Amino acid sequence: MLDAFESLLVEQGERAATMDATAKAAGVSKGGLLYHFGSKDALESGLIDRLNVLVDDDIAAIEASPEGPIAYFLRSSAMENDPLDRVLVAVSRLAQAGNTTATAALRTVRDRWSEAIRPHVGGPVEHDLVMLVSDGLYYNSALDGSGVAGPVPTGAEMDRLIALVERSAKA
Amino acid sequence: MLDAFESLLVEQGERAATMDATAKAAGVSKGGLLYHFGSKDALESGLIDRLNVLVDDDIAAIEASPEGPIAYFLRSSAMENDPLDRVLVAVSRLAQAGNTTATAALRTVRDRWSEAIRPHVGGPVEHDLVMLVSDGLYYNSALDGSGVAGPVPTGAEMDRLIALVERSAKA
DNA sequence: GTCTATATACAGATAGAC
DNA sequence: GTCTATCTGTATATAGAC
Repeated sequence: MLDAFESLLVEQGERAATMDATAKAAGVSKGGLLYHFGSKDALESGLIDRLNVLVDDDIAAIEASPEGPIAYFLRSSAMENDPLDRVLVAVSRLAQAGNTTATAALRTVRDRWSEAIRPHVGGPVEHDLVMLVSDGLYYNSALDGSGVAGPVPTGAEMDRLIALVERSAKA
Repeated sequence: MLDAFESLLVEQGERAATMDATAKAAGVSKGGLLYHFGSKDALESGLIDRLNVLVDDDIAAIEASPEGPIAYFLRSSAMENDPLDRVLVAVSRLAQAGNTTATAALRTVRDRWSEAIRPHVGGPVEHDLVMLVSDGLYYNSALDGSGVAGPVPTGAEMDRLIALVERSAKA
């Protein structure tokens, strides 16, 4: 059911992710859905919980990456269809629609990434640079549901971008 | 009335920006609002028109900026609560909610900025860098439901960030 | 546990008085 | 021009059968 709700949010936007549509996509009735999630708020909270769990794993992966934290972080900011990116986009849709709990959760996530990257850059401005390029990549690759964002660097161009950012920012 | 609609979109999200709420915020009744804007679509179109007018001015300002196009562009990408930033966030909310006209308008705006910056950077990767930092600044600003400054560099830190990006990207 | 049926609230939009 | 009153559709949520 949570998967169905997430998919509707990612692929059709917040307005389409109604209790009715979620129940139908999950193959149950609205009553059945509301037996498990007592309200729409509960459904949204479930998604935010999922986000926090997946971010725990991602933070660990950043620290352990052989390519280095900055390169791993930037590269993973441009991915599009792994579970973390999907739930991140879904929660972003809730935030855009005015859910302040979702907004707060996204802030916390960004803060955690920020702290994970901080020890690996030369200073506060270099830290800003890495975080903003990451946000830009995420915005373009994942938040493109509205068709607004431009193309994201891939392959060799991504490698050169990472090299450029690391040259400018690395500790 | 457009101001009221825009403020509701920026500060409380798309769901809160109803005809009722807009009318109340503008100090008229729903009937009065619908006399001037015959439908919600008309209200949204009015906001998109406002965006296009302000972007015309902004493109001209980028070209003419004494500080340089890159510096001006990055500075204006951060939410400063000026009219362009506000209408941009408002129209983004409409796009996220499924308004395809808003989506097309935003894509055009993005392309215009991209073309305005391209002559002033050293190459494609440097162009990516500037556009991505800009997107990152915008993303963080737009994420903030309240419309007050988000976790983006300001003041002297913004100056240093701009200097860093220009050093890395300038033609 | 999951269903159907229904209650309640609120959205956008229309009609007609003033 | 702006208002109040109202229509219609649709969303969340509840009640109770099976």
